[in-house]
Amino acid sequence: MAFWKPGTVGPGSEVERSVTETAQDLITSYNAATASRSLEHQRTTLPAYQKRKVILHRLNHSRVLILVGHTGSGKSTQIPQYLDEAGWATGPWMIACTQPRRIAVTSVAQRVAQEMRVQVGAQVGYSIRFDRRILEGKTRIKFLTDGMLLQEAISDPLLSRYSVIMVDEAHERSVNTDLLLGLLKRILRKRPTDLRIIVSSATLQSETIKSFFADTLSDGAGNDTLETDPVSLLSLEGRSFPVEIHHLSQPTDDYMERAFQTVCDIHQKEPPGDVLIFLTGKEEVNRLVGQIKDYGSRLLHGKMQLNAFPLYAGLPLVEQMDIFSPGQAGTRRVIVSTNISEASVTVDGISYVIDCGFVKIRTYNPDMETHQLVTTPISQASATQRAGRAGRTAPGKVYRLYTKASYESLSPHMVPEIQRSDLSPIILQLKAMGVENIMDFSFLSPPPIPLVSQALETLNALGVLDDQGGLTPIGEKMVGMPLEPRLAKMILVSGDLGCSQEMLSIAAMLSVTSIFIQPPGEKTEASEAKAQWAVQEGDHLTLLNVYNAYVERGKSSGKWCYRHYLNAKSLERASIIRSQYIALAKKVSLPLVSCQGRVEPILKAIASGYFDHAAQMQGDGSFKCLRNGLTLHLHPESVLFKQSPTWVVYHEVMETTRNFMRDVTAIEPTWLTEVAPHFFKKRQIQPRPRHEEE
DNA sequence: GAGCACTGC
Repeated sequence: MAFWKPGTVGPGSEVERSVTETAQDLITSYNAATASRSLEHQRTTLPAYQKRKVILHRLNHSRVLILVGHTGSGKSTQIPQYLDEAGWATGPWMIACTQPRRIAVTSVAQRVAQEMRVQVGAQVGYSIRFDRRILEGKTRIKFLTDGMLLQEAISDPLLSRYSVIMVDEAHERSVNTDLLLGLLKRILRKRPTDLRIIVSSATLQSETIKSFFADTLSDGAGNDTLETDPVSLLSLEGRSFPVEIHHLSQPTDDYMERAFQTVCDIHQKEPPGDVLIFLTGKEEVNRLVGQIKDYGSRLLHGKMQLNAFPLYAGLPLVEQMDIFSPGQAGTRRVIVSTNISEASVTVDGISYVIDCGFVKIRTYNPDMETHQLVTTPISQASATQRAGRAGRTAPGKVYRLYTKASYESLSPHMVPEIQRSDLSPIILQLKAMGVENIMDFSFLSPPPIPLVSQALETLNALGVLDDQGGLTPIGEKMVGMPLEPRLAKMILVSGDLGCSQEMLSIAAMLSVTSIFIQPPGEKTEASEAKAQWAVQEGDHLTLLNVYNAYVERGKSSGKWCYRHYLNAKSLERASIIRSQYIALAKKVSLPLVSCQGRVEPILKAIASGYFDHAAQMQGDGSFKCLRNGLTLHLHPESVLFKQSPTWVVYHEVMETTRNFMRDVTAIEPTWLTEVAPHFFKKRQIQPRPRHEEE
């Protein structure tokens, strides 16, 4: 393996245009096409239409309206139109409607524009990262991700352009939705008369949200212009079909086997209709798809045939699209999916759902400072949501691979994301929005204290927060950047080290997933291809190497990427993200300089961001974390896996079968004390003893 | 020698 030098490129020549269509675009146009019939009729038959007057009336008397609306009620598309028709967007005012996901923002905006017979970007617009279709002064209804509205709050803390803000899908409890609700509660106190909030949520969460808002609004703070109930709750019926629920009579210890048996039973005994199966991960999905295909191939001709499709986020686009193309007549389709089908992707025409009852969730352990990916039982809310996938277009059936008693013992909801995340970026974001002390912020579900204190410690160690918890000069520059604090730190110091161009590329590459692709059956070729990019310094410089080669290719060689087992889509996204970082870097006057192939400045910049993620190799080939003494291992996907670096820094630790360091760079230990003397002086480079191992 | 659910700025 060679050392890094600029322009280290793998072999390859021709330049091809990259594919610009994404699966999301295709799904959006697919939905738009099926939805174009008799718009007016569809609008007036939606459950939301029956409640139009009530909704508008309530909004005149309550500052917060909580809508319990099930799928198919038409709330996301209709309510913004009712508000517009009722005059909530006259003069300078706008109506905002937030969604947790980009795809929902663009498809709902398209649908509403179509119903209003206007162009997207005119009276109806949307705003998501890297794509903004808003006409200032003309756009009245604006759809946006909740993350995007949070960004707007940095420059406009009172969100003063909006008369009504509707937060959709609040029951999903994403970090951004939770932050937004807390922020809106604060804004309501400062805008007592001219702001209305609509929160749409599923049943059980709605009471929590109601009391969350009620306790501020009933304390007499400027609520005299409105009558009686400052927080109002309204239920909208959905328009879905009944779903028959089956539980196991005895618990199973092998849901994979039961899932397979259930598919076979359905195929033999039930009338035509497609099947959706929920499993926990890619590996399980592929295994079951194989089994079902195998079974399907042995079916007699003349009988109904069976075909199986995998569905998970990392699936190549072409294969994901297979699911959305119409199936063959006389064939039952079985979609074997991860949790992506629970809320993110909707597959139409499902009559049977098989639910294994588990989900993989990512959690953060503040004591070890590690991330874990753990398989846990789902919540009752998730079980209901999964079941509902069978009743979207016709009555359906759900087969739960657990007992009725197990269902009843499930917790009503998942632990919200904010209670199991690394809070250090979140604290910075709150600072950007003017929340000085995180303990003063009103959280719908407050994060546990250990998470808060660990995040504050980390930010203090990074030199972002001073000992009083205030922003340092470097912290001021970091605030508002959509970057993890460690990455922001290494970018900011790279200006002085003379390698900001390189660090911006590395940070952009770390912000996207799956740069290297591994098609099934081409494992050897893929790892050989990756080895050609590998450099001895480690994964960060390898990523830089790939990015530079991609730029030299003119950024648009789909075929070239494919031949080198690189993900063209991810590289394209990295390049867009990099230009955003450059714009942000200019705002804080960061000098944009290149180190012209010198490697030491880059490595020192990396060390400055990750110094608290340093580890030393032990005699047995494992590593010991300098900060907390935890035993760590190089991930086999790291380019350093077969090397023997003595000292490394890492991006993060992911605990699966062991504690694996992901994205690792070899360093000189002397750099650590050089870039962070305060940190190592305080700790005297003594690993903190861990009681568990003693 | 592993094998990562999902989303967002």
